[in-house]
Amino acid sequence: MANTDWQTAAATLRLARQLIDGIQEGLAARGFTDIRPAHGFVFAALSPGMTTAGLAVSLDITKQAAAQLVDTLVERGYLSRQPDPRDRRAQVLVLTERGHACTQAAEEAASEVVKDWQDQVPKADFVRFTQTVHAIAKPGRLRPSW
Amino acid sequence: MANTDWQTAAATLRLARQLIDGIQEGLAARGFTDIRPAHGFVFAALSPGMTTAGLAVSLDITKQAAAQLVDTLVERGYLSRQPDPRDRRAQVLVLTERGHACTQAAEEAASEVVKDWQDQVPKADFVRFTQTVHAIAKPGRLRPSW
DNA sequence: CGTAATAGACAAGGTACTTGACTATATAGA
DNA sequence: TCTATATAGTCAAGTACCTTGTCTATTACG
Repeated sequence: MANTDWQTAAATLRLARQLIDGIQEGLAARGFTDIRPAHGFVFAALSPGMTTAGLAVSLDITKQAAAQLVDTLVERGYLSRQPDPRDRRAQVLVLTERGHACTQAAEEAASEVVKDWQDQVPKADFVRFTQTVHAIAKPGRLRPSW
Repeated sequence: MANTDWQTAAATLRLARQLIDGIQEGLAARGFTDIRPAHGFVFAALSPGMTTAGLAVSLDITKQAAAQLVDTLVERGYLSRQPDPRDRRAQVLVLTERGHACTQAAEEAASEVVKDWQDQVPKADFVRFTQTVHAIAKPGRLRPSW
């Protein structure tokens, strides 16, 4: 059934693309037009006390790449760098008000896409689908780009 | 249940990443180390008589971007350009022997990842999962990159 | 203390895209 | 048939997101 496996793989990739595109469109519809998919992964990886170096580890990219994404988000008013009281080399990344709004908008947009999926199959099937997805998705990094 | 929707979205993206990474590793294990994920989408989009412009439409990228991917694949011996007997402007894209081998290797690698998923849940659940994935994945473009 | 690790910045470079402009060929309509 | 328009492909320049390599200031280990 190699062919069917490949079709499943292709369908999975299409699903991911629909998600990314849907989030992008949903963000644009909510007024966030200066955000790109890669930035969404930054938001997703942020947690209290996160630094640029920590972000690089979370996203599995280099420190320089993380710093560049952070630069952009700071320039555009989504993020601010603040001195880390526990390490004078480090700077803690903090979401601005706009950053919080954008994060929420992204989650809403993602939710819309998922609900769209939900409406296309019987409810019981969808529940099993989400359970299976969670079961087989390893907790690895959520990286930007291929 | 916005939070659960987001988790489903994140898990789906992780699944897609596992697939891409798995294919990449599987190709490397089979000796194809000069191929990047974006090239895989080219192979997937190829069909008899396909031209560069057609590829651009299929992948939903510009002609220039498609031409560049094709250039790389021609340089590396996976693809050849041949005159189109029906249109003197066009060139038909044809897989070389190496290209065929690579395509097959990619499908095997993708199949390995999917079978790995299959082994982690009860068989009936997996069957339903694949059915649901096919049901909700719209037949849109299979694009490279985010 | 002295050595090694770490946070971040600076510089240069590459891949995969983009927009814009152009040539050559093909197609459709008066 | 001739003219207008569309299409296949190329050339050139620029952008986004990554990379490797190098450097400093600070921190942590033994």
